[in-house]
Amino acid sequence: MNAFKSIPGTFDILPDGYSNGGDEVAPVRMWLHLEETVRSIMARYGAEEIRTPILEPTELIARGIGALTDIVTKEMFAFERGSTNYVMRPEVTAPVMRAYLQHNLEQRGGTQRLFYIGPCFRAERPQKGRYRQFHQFGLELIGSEDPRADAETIVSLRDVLEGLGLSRYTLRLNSLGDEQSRPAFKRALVDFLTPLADQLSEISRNRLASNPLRILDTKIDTERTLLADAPRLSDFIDEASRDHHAMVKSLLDAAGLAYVEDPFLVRGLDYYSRTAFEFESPLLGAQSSIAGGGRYDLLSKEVGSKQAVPAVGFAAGMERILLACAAEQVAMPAEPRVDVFIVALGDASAAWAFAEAGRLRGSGLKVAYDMKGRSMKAQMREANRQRARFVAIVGDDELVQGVVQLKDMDGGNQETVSPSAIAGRISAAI
RNA sequence: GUGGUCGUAGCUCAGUUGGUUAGAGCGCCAGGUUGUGGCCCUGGAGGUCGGGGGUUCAAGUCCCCUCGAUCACCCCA
Repeated sequence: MNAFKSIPGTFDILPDGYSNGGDEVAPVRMWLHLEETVRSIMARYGAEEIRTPILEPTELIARGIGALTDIVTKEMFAFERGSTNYVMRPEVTAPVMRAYLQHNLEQRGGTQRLFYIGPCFRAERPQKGRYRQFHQFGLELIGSEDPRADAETIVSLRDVLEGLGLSRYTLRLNSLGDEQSRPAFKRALVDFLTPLADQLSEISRNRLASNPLRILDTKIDTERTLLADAPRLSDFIDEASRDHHAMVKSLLDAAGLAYVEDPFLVRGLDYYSRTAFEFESPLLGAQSSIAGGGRYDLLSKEVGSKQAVPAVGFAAGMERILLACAAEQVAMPAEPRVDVFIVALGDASAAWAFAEAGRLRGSGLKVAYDMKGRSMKAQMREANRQRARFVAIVGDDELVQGVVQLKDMDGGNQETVSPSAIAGRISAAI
């Protein structure tokens, strides 16, 4: 039988990094470092972690993200069991909003700052920086329509990137207006593009009917040229949204965060209104967007709330951020060391080593030993490979005398000590 | 879903116009040191050359099919 392999678009995260075709998969300690950075920065913002199920009702996602979006029409891992439709979450904003409404979290008072870290699933064709199971962390600020919520969301994301040591990123910013201004702009855009339809790609032509705003971020040069004379979203934006946007920008200025205004930035999820933003890295190839987000005041009603709940948030792609970390060669956590490796010679010593390892672990030390009954040389090599700080050697003579040879692997010094003294010696040295 | 590129040891790769038992470096295992790691030396294990079919006296090498990987389109984190 042929060995099984991980499903295309998924990958294992191993203790050591490895090459997965074109990409380097970071070692697990780098993933932990990223997660710890997220948790520590989020804590500075008073954000609390929320964990929601992988499986959600399909209808929640379809209503939340938009029934005509690409994610919903062709990228969902969805299935039916009995009378229930399940989907493996393609993003976490709609689930967090679902949890917020389900548990009446507004009753906790104030603005809810909720962050998450976890896997998402989309049935796209895998590519560099794009996977079928991928991982996101994100923040949702629910309950405030204040522009400070928008700015704080963006600034907290900047802090995470900076906390990791990243500096080569750019922030693109736009305002999509409110639920009045967007339809007006949409009509104007359709009116403008319809006479030019024969010059558009087939995809864009189809979008003219289904989702015309998406045509704005086409990458086809000829279409970009056509769009140069198209109506501007900014001309249709209502007064309140315009003020909101101006306020967000001045708050970002105050925070020292540079951005470029991009009137063509339209995000692929329907629930955004007003603020939309995206962080990009120039080092990643085609999948350059490392994080994105915006305000989604319309989502709550879409998923069943009687009254609108203002909210804003971001989602960040962990694989892409780790790719950016590799490209920028940011510092990675050091490889782990064991404090002491017990080299045991002979069966009696091996049994003693097992018990002694337990005692040393009980005092908080990281302890390893050989489990294959190998030669001393092999055990020493193994100790070296695990970067042991000390080696405790025990054979028949030591067993009789009730001592061990304690060797400092960095300095090379070796001394005879009683087992009860091992923990103290090591603690003093590390 | 569409297109380009690529599949030889655990990893990175050599393999000449088809020519005998398919190689190197790293890693792994063991020995050199009957109880001392890293450096060095020696040896070993590990490959149905992605799979199937075809051409040929002969295929890792040429042809066809297929599977997989990858990059890009698209989409988005």
